[in-house]
Amino acid sequence: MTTPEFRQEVESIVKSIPKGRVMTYGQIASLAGSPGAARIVGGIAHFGDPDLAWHRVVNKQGGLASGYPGGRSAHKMALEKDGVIVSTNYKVNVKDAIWWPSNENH
DNA sequence: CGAGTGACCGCAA
DNA sequence: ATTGCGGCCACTC
Repeated sequence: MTTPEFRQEVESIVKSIPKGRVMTYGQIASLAGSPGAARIVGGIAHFGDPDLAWHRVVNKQGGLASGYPGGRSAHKMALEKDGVIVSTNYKVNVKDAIWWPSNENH
């Protein structure tokens, strides 16, 4: 079976993202066991379970994804609806909104 | 079944 | 500061 544990890990991590916080693709990929497979996270995000909060996932720059259904505006609205502050340029404050499980106290 | 693509990241010049 | 390239795994056609 070659269980795609990578995707399972990614989904589990995305489900573990608390409300009002966001994570980066690279961080999720690293936690999933493959640092550098950030692209895969994006690929899973596009065809993964819609029940997950992919809108809480942003890139390392804190910028919103470009392939989000509805565009960045919908993504921005979804984040603000969760309590995440998004800049006018569709970017979240990496120093305040990004959630780091290994260093959440920053 | 085979090949290509993808919502990214990091480094080098 | 910007631009260009390679790399990873899973999913779709």
